[in-house]
Amino acid sequence: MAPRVRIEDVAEAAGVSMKTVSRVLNCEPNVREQTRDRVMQAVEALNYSPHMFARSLAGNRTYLIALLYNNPSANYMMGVISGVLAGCETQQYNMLLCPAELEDDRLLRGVESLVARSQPDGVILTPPLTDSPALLERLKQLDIPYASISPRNQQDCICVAMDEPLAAQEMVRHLVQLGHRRIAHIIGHPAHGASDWRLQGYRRGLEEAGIAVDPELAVPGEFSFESGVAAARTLLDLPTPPTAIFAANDDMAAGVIQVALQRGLRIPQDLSVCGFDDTPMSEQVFPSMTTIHQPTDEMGRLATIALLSSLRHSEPPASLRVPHTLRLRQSSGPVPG
Amino acid sequence: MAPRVRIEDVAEAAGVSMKTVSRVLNCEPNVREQTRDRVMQAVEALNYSPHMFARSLAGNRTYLIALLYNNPSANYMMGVISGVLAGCETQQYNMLLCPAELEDDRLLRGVESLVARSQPDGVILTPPLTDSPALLERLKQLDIPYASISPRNQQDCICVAMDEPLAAQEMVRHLVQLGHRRIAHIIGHPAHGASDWRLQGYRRGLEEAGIAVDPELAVPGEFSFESGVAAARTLLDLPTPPTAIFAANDDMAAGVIQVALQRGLRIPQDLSVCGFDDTPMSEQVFPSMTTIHQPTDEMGRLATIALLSSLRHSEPPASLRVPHTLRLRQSSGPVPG
DNA sequence: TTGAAAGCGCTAACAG
DNA sequence: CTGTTAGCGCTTTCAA
Repeated sequence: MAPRVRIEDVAEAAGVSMKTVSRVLNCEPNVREQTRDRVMQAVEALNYSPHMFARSLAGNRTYLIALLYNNPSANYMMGVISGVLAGCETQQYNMLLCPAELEDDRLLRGVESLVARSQPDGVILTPPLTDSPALLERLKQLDIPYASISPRNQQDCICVAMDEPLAAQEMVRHLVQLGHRRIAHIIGHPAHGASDWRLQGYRRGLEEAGIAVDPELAVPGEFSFESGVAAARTLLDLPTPPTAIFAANDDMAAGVIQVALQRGLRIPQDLSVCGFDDTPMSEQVFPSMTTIHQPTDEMGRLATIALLSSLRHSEPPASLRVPHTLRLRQSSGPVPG
Repeated sequence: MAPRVRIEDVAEAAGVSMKTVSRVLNCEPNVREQTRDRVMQAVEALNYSPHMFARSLAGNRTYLIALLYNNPSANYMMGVISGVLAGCETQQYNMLLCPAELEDDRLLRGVESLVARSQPDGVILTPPLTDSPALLERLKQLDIPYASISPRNQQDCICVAMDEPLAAQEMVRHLVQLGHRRIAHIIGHPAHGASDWRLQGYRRGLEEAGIAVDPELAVPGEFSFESGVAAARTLLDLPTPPTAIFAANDDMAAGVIQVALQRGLRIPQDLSVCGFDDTPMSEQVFPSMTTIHQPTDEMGRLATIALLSSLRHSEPPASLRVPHTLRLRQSSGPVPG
């Protein structure tokens, strides 16, 4: 293996000092344009890339950000991961993946050992960790900047989120346009802010259409397939069952579809079913599912970029918004009769 | 923030030199039992954990392994990732996640930039990257050890795999026991070794039952839902259609189910359908899918442990085997009539 | 079996 | 605008 090209070699090749090369590489000011060019040429010529660890050791930064998660959805996480990696790449940062426990004590212990071992320069939080007051407080104590994806509280923090209430509202609007008036909602897991937002959007959608909100049509769920199955049974056993069921995520909607088909209901002729998230599964079930697409990778990317730029420039925290998309598929149709 | 506890502090507390602490921490020989204990006590007392970057810089190892992947299945990847993380934890290693291109040139460029930037001590390969001769050769040139998950060639390398032919054969056996004789197979993507193994197991299963292999019943697919849809149409349009379809993965099986239901076929009364992988989706479709469970996390964990221990002790490469499990669910049943 | 000294490759602080 | 010097926290060498 060829010996490593060091900053000294570049300095020599460019006829400047080590420190000047360092300045150029770190985009520090006070370097003449011409000198900068000369250095960059040497960097290219020697195909130099800085030794991350030496850099970290000397500079007291790690060039590492940690992605903390406790989320059972592989698709959601892989989306976010791709985005975070994309965001890191531009800035020569690396990502550390950190599964975390939900329970406060263990969560904090996990974070502490992460910090002891790897000292990340920043952290990206995904739901529901975004909403653990204990965690947020500890990160502040440790003076570790963080960016959150879809946190419940979007004030005074770096975060990226969709307009979830609006998205849910649009879904209801879609059902109303199909003629539905008896529209049910299966609420998500109570620990997730998304559950509240989607419920809120559901209610707004009904109000907007002048439909009274019937409390027995909004039933609790937990984002799991099984909870969707249970909720579907409750709803379909009602004296006057709904003609459309809007579940707060795709997994629960899949549960609804399963129960409906088992009972011999045709979808969407007898019952319309909608989900939320646009998981790959939502296209693969029969009938394919009307749902809302969430740009998870873009959210990861933006959160990372916002975090990294706040590390550099310590800007005021900003709350970013990403667009949702309604995916109309086969599981929603005109109201029966 | 409290100042970092350094190896010097531990040394002082234990009344030994820095180097002795280092010896203990790195499990080097030639330390008296009693000294070792004293050092460990000091480590505990001060809650010391070594500074990874300083260690890397001085020791010329990074304590990093890279997980290289090009696999569209989020569930598969999250399983492997969990396992690799679990394997890393025991040894104080960190994992770097590296999405890679499939095409040779770009794949190699990606690896080279990874190495230039992060110098991982080792690499974990997932299908189909496991089977890129160019990649394997380059890793050898760069003298970077690697472990493969389910590689096509399992000779003379560190690898972990299931007995895929056997698993597929058992699935066919299951269908034969249900009375099926006209059993079709949808083959996986040609670039994946798994496609060959599963096809092979399918054939063995038929031979074992004394059923002649009808070539028109083994149709090509690409592991995608859409390819499953296409293959299902081909098979169900046959003059004498199969009574059971065994797809080489769950996504394609989902495609089969969709086509069958659209044509008014009942599953499993009119047609049995089986998949492979046991994705979460396989439980959530209607009817829930008979499939084969692959312990992806365990595979990731074992590959990591094997890789790390080969780094330490340079043992001869070993090929590890993990067990599969048949998950019998609702999509397979007795042959019609 | 243990310790002292010399770096690993880089950046920070300060001096020019 | 640029260079010099002194570490960052650890492991390696070599000496005791």
